[in-house]
Amino acid sequence: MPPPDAPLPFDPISEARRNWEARGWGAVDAMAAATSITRAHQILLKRIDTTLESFDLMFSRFEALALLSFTRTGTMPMGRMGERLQVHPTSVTNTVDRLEAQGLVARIPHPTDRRTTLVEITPAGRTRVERAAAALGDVGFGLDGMKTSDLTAVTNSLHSLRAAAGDF
Amino acid sequence: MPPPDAPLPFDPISEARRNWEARGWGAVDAMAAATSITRAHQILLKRIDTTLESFDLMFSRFEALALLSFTRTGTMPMGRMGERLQVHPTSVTNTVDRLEAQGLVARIPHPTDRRTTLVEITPAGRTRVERAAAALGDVGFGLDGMKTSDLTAVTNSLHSLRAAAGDF
DNA sequence: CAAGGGTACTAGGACATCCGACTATCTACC
DNA sequence: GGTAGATAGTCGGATGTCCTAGTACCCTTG
Repeated sequence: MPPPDAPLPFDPISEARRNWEARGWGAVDAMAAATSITRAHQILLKRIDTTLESFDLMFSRFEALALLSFTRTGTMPMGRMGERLQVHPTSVTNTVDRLEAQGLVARIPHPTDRRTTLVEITPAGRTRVERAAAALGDVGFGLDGMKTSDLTAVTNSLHSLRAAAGDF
Repeated sequence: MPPPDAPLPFDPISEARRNWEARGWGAVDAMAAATSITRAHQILLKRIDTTLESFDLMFSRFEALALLSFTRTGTMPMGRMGERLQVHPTSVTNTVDRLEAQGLVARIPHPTDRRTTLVEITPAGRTRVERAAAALGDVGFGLDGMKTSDLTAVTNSLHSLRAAAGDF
């Protein structure tokens, strides 16, 4: 049974909402929003990763590479990367391990703090991220099905969630 | 180094937007929306899973259990679960394996089609999902930081994405 | 009624994420 | 100074998701 491609004859989230209400399970609007976000994330990630496939990257590694490319020195401490990308330190270790194996970044020692490891983007990394970014732009980040007004609505609405979560 | 809790002095997504524009990387609005969705999903999932921790569940297993509890017979074929939950068939296998090991569901043979495996929610499963749902409702599905208007805005805006993706 | 194509599930492997624990190093304070 | 506490990164393990391939079974078709 390959990935189910046939569309359902109904919206599964609307259906979930009905069932939820029938059970009196509360927080129905939040449930619908949470489920929508979960599904949107899944759709997006799949499209993005498919686009990045030809560059031997996945979204997380692309993000790390892009972040490094934005720095003036082309370097950043591991921990700082985790803060910016908002992922766990061990995820950074994993991501950098793979990027390093691909020759797209290199670990270099910090000049004064021997605890710290700096990650430096290589020339190959720069080329790769540049091309991958262009490809992502071409497919509108997998969000082609949405109007610009919907894009900004989503971004703005989620701003408060991120703020409430203490992101910034 | 525990999970970084200290908020950043700026919004990392706004920062990414600036960098993106400076590079002329295009699809800036889509990038911001995609990144917002990714981060929102991460925040949500963590809160939800934390809430479900005391029930020995994670979101994916909770969803499967809830889906089964909504059926009249308390059973559903594996493949149908995958369609409804919109996950890959192998993910269903994994989820059902764990739920079965926990005694919350049982695999039973399909009465006429021997290819098909029916999953049946057990009494323990019903009790568990009922309590877990109440707990999730109490914490507003991890979306407490959002106004109702924002919740519906997100759900409505993502509706078109899901439709365009062929979900329904 | 036998063969071929389609359907249902599972096995094995790749990624990514998190958590807890451990090592190495820096820093502050007595 | 020397020791305790904080900080940086990694290791091992658990979850979850996807993909490809393989097995078992159903069903249509000649």
